[in-house]
Amino acid sequence: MEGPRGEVTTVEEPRVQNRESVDVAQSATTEASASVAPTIKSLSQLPSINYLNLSFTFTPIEDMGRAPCCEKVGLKKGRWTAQEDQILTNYIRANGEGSWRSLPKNAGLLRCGKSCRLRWINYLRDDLKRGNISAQEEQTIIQLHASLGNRWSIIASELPGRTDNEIKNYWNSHLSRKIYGLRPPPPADNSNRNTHTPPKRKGRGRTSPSSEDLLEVLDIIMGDHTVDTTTHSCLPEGASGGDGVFKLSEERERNDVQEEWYNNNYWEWDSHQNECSSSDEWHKQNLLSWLWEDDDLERDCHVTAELDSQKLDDMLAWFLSS
DNA sequence: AAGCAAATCAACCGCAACGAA
DNA sequence: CTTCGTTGCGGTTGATTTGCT
Repeated sequence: MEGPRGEVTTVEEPRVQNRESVDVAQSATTEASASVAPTIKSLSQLPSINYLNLSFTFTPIEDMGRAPCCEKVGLKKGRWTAQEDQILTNYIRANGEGSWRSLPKNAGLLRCGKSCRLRWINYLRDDLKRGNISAQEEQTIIQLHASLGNRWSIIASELPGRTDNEIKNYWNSHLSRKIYGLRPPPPADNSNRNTHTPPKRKGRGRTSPSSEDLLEVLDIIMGDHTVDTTTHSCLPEGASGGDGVFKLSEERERNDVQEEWYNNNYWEWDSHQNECSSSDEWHKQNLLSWLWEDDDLERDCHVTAELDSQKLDDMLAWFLSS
């Protein structure tokens, strides 16, 4: 069993018999052999029944006369026991990952393949990082989420040793409250600046918070305020020019950029507002931090923008003016 | 100590993507 | 091209833990 933040502890049978026992009994009663059902029902009424061992006493359902209408009939659900973990771990170490559908049968587990995969991915893998999410990791999650939305698997791929499930839970229990407790959640309509969130699971999306996105913003903020919209896809809505070139000449566009930045950075306010004497100073620090967060972006900017300190100051002055 | 509410997180479910036949 | 099986993803649930009164 896993402790509050991932430490492994001795696993015992669940103190409360949750739905797995009910499901086993019910499904067996209704779907499987009538001769087996009473045995299951009576066993399930005993305290501390070992369901894992119980599985080995069954005649496999597929070996019975009639194929089950649902492959999940008789499968165990709910929390994994240490014994199951051990069986799964031993099997995967011996045979490797994959073939999840056949794995439970081959390993002797009364679980569905999905459940085995999930258990391995989220808990049993050797390369999982245990312990609390660090401040750095939290920052990464927030930034990636601002760029990618609920693409948990992609976000997780940027955090070695962390799983999508873990990050998703952390977001839902910690970060979303932290953020949306500070400012109201973005409106659902088009005024939401996060209009460049990629479509859900279409092809192989980008796997990191693209430096291009941030570079676009920087590109708009600084320089000659001209951006080639044929190569940049996440400009503020309505900013694209028909000729493929966007010229930042209207106040509205700057407001768009500012709004985007606020939407991506307002979480910082809570933790920084006491560290800086003025909001402008905080804005400066955070904007710079935001822009340089990505190494690729920093490299790109130095190569493509030849950014000097004066230009940076001008950029900040312009950005912070209102 | 007891009761309750809120927070946490493991695990399930449905669905879509993908590849093989 | 279609169908089917498998895998992976994201949303959600609910058991358990934690904190408060």
